[in-house]
This record gives sequence, structure tokens and C-alpha cells, in this order.
Amino acid sequence: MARNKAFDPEERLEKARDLFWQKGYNATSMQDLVDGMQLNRASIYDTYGDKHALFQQCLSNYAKQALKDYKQCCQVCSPIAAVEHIVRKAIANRKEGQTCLMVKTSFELASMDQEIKDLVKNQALDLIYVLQELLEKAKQAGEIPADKDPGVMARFLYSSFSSLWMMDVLFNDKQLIDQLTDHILRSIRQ
Amino acid sequence: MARNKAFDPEERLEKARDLFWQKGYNATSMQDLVDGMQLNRASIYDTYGDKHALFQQCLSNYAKQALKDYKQCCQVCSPIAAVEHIVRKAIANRKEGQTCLMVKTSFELASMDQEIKDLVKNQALDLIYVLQELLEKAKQAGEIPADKDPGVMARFLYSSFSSLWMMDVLFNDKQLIDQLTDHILRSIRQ
DNA sequence: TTTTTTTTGGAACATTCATTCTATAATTAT
DNA sequence: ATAATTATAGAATGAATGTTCCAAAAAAAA
Repeated sequence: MARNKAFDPEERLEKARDLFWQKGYNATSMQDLVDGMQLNRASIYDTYGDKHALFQQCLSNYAKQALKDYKQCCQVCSPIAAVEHIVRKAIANRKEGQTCLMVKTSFELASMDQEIKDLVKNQALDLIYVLQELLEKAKQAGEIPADKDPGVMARFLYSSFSSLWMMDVLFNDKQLIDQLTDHILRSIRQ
Repeated sequence: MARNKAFDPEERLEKARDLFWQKGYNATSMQDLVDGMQLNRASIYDTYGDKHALFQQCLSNYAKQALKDYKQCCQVCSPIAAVEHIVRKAIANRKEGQTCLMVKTSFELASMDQEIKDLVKNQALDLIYVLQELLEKAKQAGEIPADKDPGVMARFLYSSFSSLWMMDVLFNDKQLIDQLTDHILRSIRQ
């Protein structure tokens, strides 16, 4: 009956994601996407819907990938080491000039766009839950003090990603990021 | 010789600042500014220059005001109390749906726009310096442990504004913000 | 009052924006 | 091979963008 797509929608979605990741939603034009995804306009609209829908799919893709990465840290070692690994990894293997899409989006769109806000919020809650479970195990294992509240600590850690990314954008100084990360983790452990 | 402006440039600049503050740079159109500032296009261009220049002036205005507010906290009470006051005040008296323009701008523009980045960075350094001086005094007064580095702590506190604002955007939960603020301050004091 | 200068209002501008349309090419199933 | 269906390419669309221009109004200084 019909013809097949000459491209892999998943793979091209990642290209779109990388464009939004770099320039943000508003500053990325449809022309940028046509060029960057190496796709015709019609193919983009046909496959993903309009710009907003495309962005949502990029965000979902990003969130899913990030959560998977974080969950992978859980099995490796002790709970507290897994937490450390998650926090340090978040920024360590970033590409130059790329800032976490979730954090970026929180500030560019979440306050004005309820759909986007819900998406970001749900991803945040997922990650916070992963952290909270690790911290509860860590507490039981005596790796963190008994007076710490794993829920609050998990939310604090999640929020700290925003700190680290902002400082990375402004100062681009690995030593500074390490010092801040050390303090953040120390504040959990003792 | 010539006619005078029928408006107060400073006052209208604050209106522009509030618009950018709410919607961000890219999402605020020149038409929004014409409507919001209640000025003619020509008057805007004649007085402030183009959109980018206008935004820079808004940012300067914001930074100057913020720094003044923070410095005012310094005289009031003990160094550590001043630090607490600065951190708590930052979010406490926010308007609904408004997120710190500096933090917002860090994520929307700073990574792509060197001029804007420098402006935000310099304001950050100014505020960090205020915090650092307070923390040094606090250390001398024995209000914070001797092993803390005032410089690192000051940068940590500045970075924490970003955390708090992100969580405010996503969750809009005063209790959550208070819990996080408590933890942030406790991590400095002990 | 007259002259000079600048603000002002609003139209006009060129560009870019997201989106849609049309015609053609391609490919699968019959 | 033929028919049916969909992807593709790129032009076309109309709205919105930031910016400039021009004539008229205003007011300060002569």
C-alpha cells in the first residue's frame, strides 16, 4: 500500500532534542530544526506535530534517558555512593555549552506553560523518588545521620542540580563545581 | 530650544523590566513592550536603543536594586543573621509567578550571549562578595565553624538561589522552600 | 512671536516566524 | 503491472517579528 519513512524518527528526535538543548525553545526556529534534523518541514509536521508537540517529545525523551541513567547508578554500589555518583555524574560528562534541558526549561517555559511544567515536574518527582529511596537505605545502613529526613534531602539534592548548572553556565570552572558538589554531599552525610 | 520627554525614563524602564521578568527575553515582543510601557515605538528606540539594549538596561536596573536590598541587610544585625535574612528574603517577598530575573536570564541567554553573561556574572560576583564578607565576620565571631571556607560558602549560597527558584517554579510550595532554606543555612552554620 | 530642536504617533518596512499546500516521487500490496 | 497510499520537496501563506521613517505636534530658547 504505502511508502515507508526514509528516516528513523527516534534518531531524528534526538537531533531535535540536541538543538533545543543548546538554544532553548524560543530561540530554536523551525528552520533550525529543518536544517538540524535534516528533514523536510512536512515530514516534521507529519511525524511529530507542531513545534510545541515536537519539543514535548524531546523533553520526554530526555527525561526518560536521564532517569534510566540515574537508575543505573543504584545497583552499582552502596546507597550513599550511588547518590554521590548521581550528583557528580550530572555535570561531569556534560558537553561544552550544554545545560540540563530540564533545568533550562524550568526557567524558560515552566512558569508560563502548564503542560510543560507538568512534564518537568513529573520527571523531577521521579528522580526525587529514586534519590529518596537511596537515602532511606543509606539511613538504615547508618551511612547518613539518623536525624536527616530522606524526603527533604532528596528534594534538596534535586534542587542542587539547578545550582550547579547555573554556576557552570556563569563561571565554567570545574574546580568551583567540585567544591560546591563536595559541600552539597557533605551536608547530607553529616 | 527643545521639547522635554513626556515620561520618566526610569519609571518606564521598570515597567519593561517587569515584562521581561515575567515572560523572559525571547517571549517578550516589542509590541508587548509598547503596550506595557505605554510608550510609542519610536520613543522606546530613541530613549533606550533596540530590544537587546533595553533588556540590558533592565538587567542593570534589576541588579543594582537587588544588590542595594542585600547590602541593606548587612547593617541590621549579626553577620550570620544578615546572611539568613538575605537568603530568606530572596524568595519570601516574591510576586506570584515571578522568578528572579538574574537566574532566569542565566539559563535563557547567558550561555549564548557573552554581553549578557558578563552582566549577570558581575552581579553574581558583587553579591558573592557581600556574602563572603559577612561570612568572614561570622567566622571571626565564632558564629560558623572554623573549618568553613567563607569564599566557597558564599558561592554555595549564591548558587542556592537558583535551587530555590527552580523549586518555587515547579512546586509553588512555601513549606518546601522553607525546608530547603533551613537545610542550606544549617549546612553553613555547622 | 519666531525659530529650532526633539518628541511623538502611527504608518511602513523588510525579515523571520510557524504552518500549510500542492505536486511529484516512491513504494508497498494487490 | 497496476493501483493505492504516503513520504517528500519546496513553494506559498499569513501572521508576527524587530526596526525605521516621516509628518505633525510640542515646547523651550531666541
